[in-house]
Amino acid sequence: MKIGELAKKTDCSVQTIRYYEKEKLLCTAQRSDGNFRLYNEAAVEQLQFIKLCRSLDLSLSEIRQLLSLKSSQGAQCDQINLMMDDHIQQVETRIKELVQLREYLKVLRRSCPSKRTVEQCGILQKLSSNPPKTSCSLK
Amino acid sequence: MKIGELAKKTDCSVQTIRYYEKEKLLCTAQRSDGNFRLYNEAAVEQLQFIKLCRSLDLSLSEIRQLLSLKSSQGAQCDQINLMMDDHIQQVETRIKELVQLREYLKVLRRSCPSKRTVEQCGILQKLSSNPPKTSCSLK
DNA sequence: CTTAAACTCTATGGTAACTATAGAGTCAAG
DNA sequence: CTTGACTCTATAGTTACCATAGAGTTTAAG
Repeated sequence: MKIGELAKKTDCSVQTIRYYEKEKLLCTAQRSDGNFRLYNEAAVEQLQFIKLCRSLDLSLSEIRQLLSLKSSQGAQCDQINLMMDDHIQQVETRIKELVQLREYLKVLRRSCPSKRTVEQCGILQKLSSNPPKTSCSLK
Repeated sequence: MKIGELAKKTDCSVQTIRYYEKEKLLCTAQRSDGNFRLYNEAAVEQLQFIKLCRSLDLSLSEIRQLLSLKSSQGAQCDQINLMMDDHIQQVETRIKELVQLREYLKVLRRSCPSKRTVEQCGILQKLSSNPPKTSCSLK
């Protein structure tokens, strides 16, 4: 199958597929006489695997590692477990940051409950002078 | 004061200050004889305002709007309130996405509780075949 | 057979919000 | 007068793509 069909099957754009090839997430595709990329079912599976990983917010570099481990027979999978633990940690940290951020945003918003002029705007006043009590620094 | 001092006072890198000027978040600085940028206290305050907004995850474009409203005397502040409401919504959506993601990651992780070989790894198995029950698509 | 549409190719530039670097100029102290 | 710290501009890199140009290929219709 050509790249367009693969794209449809995996709900992935054509450019993204070419990009993944360039980034070594997909192996270099065979070419037709006219220099078109040709794919088989294995490519569909590989791409689905990648897409799923991406939906878990794994970076392309993490996915590259996973793919490499995946194909190294007999290897232990503790690196994979570590990567997952680490990734879960990252997500948890980000959630905490965002929850704190949300609370401060709500406080800010409550400081200007009604239509006022810009000079009276509670939000602008707070932003101009009061740093948040709980520092909410983001990554 | 020169750019280095401003950078220290605001805990902002020198390059970032120059970048903000280019992006019209700081007005074009005066220059010394030797072509060095010169700043006053107003610049410190402006930069602190920007930093605080950034810590709230507001985009540079949103901050540009805020700054513009801030300096338009007599204007109503409802646009600011709208922006905040919208921003709070965005943060909330992102939190929901991440919480769902975290749950699926934990499920995944539990599927491989111990050291195994790559072939037996529960995580890889799930990633290779099982799409998550709750679709956790991220922005 | 020809031609037009639909597809594919490579290469390049854009996105956001910076960081890092090179190579040159400025300034204060020793 | 030279050294070191600072500043300048311009450019490239980061991540994970998307968009475009300009060219070639394939397929279907006329």
